[in-house]
Amino acid sequence: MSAPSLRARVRAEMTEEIKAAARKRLAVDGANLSLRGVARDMGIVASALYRYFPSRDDLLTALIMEAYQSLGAAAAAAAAQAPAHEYRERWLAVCWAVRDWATAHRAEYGLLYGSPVPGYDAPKDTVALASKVVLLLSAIAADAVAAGRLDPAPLSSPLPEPVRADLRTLIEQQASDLPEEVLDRVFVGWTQLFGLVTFEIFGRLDGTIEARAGYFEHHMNLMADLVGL
Amino acid sequence: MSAPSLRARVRAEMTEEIKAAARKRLAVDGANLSLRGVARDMGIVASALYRYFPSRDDLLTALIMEAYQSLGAAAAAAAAQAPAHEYRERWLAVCWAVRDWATAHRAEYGLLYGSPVPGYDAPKDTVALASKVVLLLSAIAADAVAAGRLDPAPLSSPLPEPVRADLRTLIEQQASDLPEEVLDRVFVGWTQLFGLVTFEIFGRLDGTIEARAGYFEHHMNLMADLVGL
DNA sequence: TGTACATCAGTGAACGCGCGTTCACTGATGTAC
DNA sequence: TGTACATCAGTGAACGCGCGTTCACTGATGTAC
Repeated sequence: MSAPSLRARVRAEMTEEIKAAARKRLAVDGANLSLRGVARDMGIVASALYRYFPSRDDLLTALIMEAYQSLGAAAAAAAAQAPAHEYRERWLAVCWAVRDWATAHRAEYGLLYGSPVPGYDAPKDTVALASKVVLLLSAIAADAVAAGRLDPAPLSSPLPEPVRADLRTLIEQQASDLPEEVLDRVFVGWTQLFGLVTFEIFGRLDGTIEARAGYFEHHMNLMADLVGL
Repeated sequence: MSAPSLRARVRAEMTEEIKAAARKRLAVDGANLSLRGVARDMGIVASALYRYFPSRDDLLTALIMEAYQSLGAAAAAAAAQAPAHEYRERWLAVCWAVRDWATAHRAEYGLLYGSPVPGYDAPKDTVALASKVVLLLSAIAADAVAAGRLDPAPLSSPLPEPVRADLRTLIEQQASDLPEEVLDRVFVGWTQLFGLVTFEIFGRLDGTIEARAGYFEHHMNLMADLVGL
């Protein structure tokens, strides 16, 4: 394996610089990212970008995939840092990692979780990346179940059969043995997590809840209770 | 009070037609609505729109406000249709009304609850309209409390003081006497409602949960449990 | 080590497009006497 | 009821702009002999 040539190294660096500039531009343009804007910010001519990305959509796709990767990695790292057998702590660590990442990358969060961009549809590859967080949450719950440390409180409403079937399919796809009831509650927690982060990032809590961190912590605790961790 | 002149009536109708065409256009353009596109769809010249709306932003604002109004009215109507003392039923009726409205008005839902439009900030008037649904939910909970029919299960994590203070402020603003703990759970239900609807409308459930209605029903039931209804 | 050629990054002009908005206009509808 | 004038809706041309993308170019970096 030969070391990458100078040209290859410079090319890789340039590609990164373009993506970095584009990420900043997202804050201004939102999802309709302007190539000319990116080039302008870099002090470069717009057509030069075509040496690195064949079209605007390809650049957007790269940003989306990297954002999912970055978010997923942050969540995984946070989970790994918590003590392996403290399941509730691991769960909450993932929740916090998602919120922290979203707070630090607002525009990218909007790209991932905001309204779908009209005229752009995500390539298949993004789907796997996009589900990283919910897989992490499920894995934590599965570990807790296996350790006999998860005990969901019984709820008045039973799982309807069609929903149970959907959940069973997902469980089989993951070759997991999570009870459907547990996965169901993981999904509740997952919805609450992204629902709340979206509210916060998109400004729904403005003028309502100012104690953001405390509010988040508290609600994630309620969800951990509900899941049974 | 004289009857509106023919001209005034035609003008009002035309204004409605423009808004209707613009609403359809939202599905294509997303938040960067094109005036020329609207005009084209109507078989009219773009500059003619300026007789009715002084700028693109004003048209957008009108659409947003009407969408909030429409959603709020649908929710209120659903609540009013349920028996006055069946609090859980009223709560669930509001949830269903939100989901049904969102399903029937996807693009408008995206406009209201998607990523904030870059370069556009909503005028003050929208804020009141935007909180209609959560106010409805709170009112239902308040009625249930007053009737002694709401009994929130104790949860392990107590309400942190700063959050309690935020909630108290909100309660005072509404001249209500809802306990902070109850409003807190109303907010959990509210977050779950919009979190789940957003997931569904923005395609997060694609390839995951196919039994959409059953899933929604079930999760809203879990939330009603959690609130204590 | 030096020369000849191939590769490639970035330039700048150009293309065709769609956009929001302004403006002078025309013809039809409404109002005053 | 009829005439004279004011109001207003819609037209069409024009403005200046920013956009994504193509293309022939130049000069520098890499490769082969």
